[in-house]
Amino acid sequence: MSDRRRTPLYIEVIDPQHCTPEVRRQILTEVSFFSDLKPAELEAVDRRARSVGFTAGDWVYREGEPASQLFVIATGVVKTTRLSAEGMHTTTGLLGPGDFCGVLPALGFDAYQESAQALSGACLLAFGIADFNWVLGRYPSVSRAALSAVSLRLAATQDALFRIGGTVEQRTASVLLELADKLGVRRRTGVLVQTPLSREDLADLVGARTETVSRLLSRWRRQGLVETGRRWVAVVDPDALAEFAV
Amino acid sequence: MSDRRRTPLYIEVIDPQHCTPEVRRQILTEVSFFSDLKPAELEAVDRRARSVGFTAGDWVYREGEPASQLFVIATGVVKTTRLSAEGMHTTTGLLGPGDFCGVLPALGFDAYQESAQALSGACLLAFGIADFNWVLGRYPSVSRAALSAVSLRLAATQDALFRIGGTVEQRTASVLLELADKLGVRRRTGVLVQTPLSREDLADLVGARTETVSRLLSRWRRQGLVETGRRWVAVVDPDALAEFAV
DNA sequence: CGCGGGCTTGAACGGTGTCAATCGCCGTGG
DNA sequence: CCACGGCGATTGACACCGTTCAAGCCCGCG
Repeated sequence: MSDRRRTPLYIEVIDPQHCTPEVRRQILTEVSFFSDLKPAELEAVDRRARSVGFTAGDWVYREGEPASQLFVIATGVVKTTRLSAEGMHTTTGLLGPGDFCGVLPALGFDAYQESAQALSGACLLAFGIADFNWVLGRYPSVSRAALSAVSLRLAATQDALFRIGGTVEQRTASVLLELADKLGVRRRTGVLVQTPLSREDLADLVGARTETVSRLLSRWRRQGLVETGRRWVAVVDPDALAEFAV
Repeated sequence: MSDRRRTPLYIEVIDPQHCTPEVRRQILTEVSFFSDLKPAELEAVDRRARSVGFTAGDWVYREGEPASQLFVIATGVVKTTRLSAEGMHTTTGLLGPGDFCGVLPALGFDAYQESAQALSGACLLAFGIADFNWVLGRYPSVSRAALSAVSLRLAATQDALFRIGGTVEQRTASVLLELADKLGVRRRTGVLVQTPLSREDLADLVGARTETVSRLLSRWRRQGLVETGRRWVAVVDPDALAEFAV
């Protein structure tokens, strides 16, 4: 057990400069709705963006603020949340490199429909609304691709919606597997979710209380399915979890 | 009480012809993503569509079928559902005149991501995928507008998602009010939801069991908030319901 | 008039939320 | 380097909402 005496996470300090021109270019090619652009066009797009750095816990924007920017995640992880009745956060998405957030899902509104918060240190590319419209007008393929991208997001949200029909156990298993897939790194035993993640964060993600999630993880830990610690989780037996995940 | 001896619903028989050219034209102007088009352009769009009639209970398309058409609802109400683990339906949306469904929310997939079923008699306009792509290519404004439209749908789905956090009472109140708004007709007492709607249908809509919904409606009926019968519901006191609806 | 499907109601069970107490890791300051 | 303080995690007890299983009822149709 000496393995997990201390946090096994890499605590990287991301500074804005860390988003080098090479990284920016690379990321842009991974964004689905720029995928049809030629290198020269990508370069033109790149010039319209500026990069912004965030440290874990920073808010990228908040629900209700005037929507003015489209963000593309270059490095790090960002979660989007919505406030329900009593300051209660509900997580609506978990975004990694190549994913987007901001005005695009909020088209047709003049304010952001959700808040976005950096889970880890992160570097984002930001497009002003005018700049992005310029891109949309100039490269029609981007419009179509953006349409698919938002549709994918829609499908993912519908997935989440009908998963709620299931138990906390099922949802937690799904979320853990998704986390391991999106930002897991292999360790000697299992896959570590490479981002600080408290029980409360996890609870928000699955739509449950921290106590419930804690109990569940304790059981799974005893059964050898996961390893956990203060603000971190690792998936040891993905297959067993997949059994639960509907 | 002699009021509700028998079904108070109009059992209209919608025939496809009922979707007259005038209705079609009118509806197209109400579809958000055609709103920027000039009359002549709308006409061109109209010629690409064909109208299809459905009676209550008919499936417009089913989850998993190859996605080939975009539908715009001209008259009537359509619900979209997804199958979960055990044949369990989860309703993901409730669509009225001017709303759309079909390939658009499924862009980036080659099969429908959901099933669509007519709740009442309904007339839909159908665009083949090639026809709609033609429209997208010819009128760039449609692409942008479609982007907003899908975004709106996304927001609505996220709404539904975080409403689930609440109780069955809250969700049922919301759904009843939405139903009354979308397809209610005024009666001497209250607003009748003009479509055959069993307790089971309602239960699917709110994500609960028929027994639970039945109990709830019984209570509300005793309190004078609603009137109900075999396969129908009427909202008597919308304000009181709104109190519950978060 | 009788049957059947939909509706209602009852009772028991179980998963989760809630409240509350305790433990233990980790960063801080002496 | 060690003691301390605080926050996050854990665990228990309990209440409650909603499901589940099981009867029985009633409307509306043949």
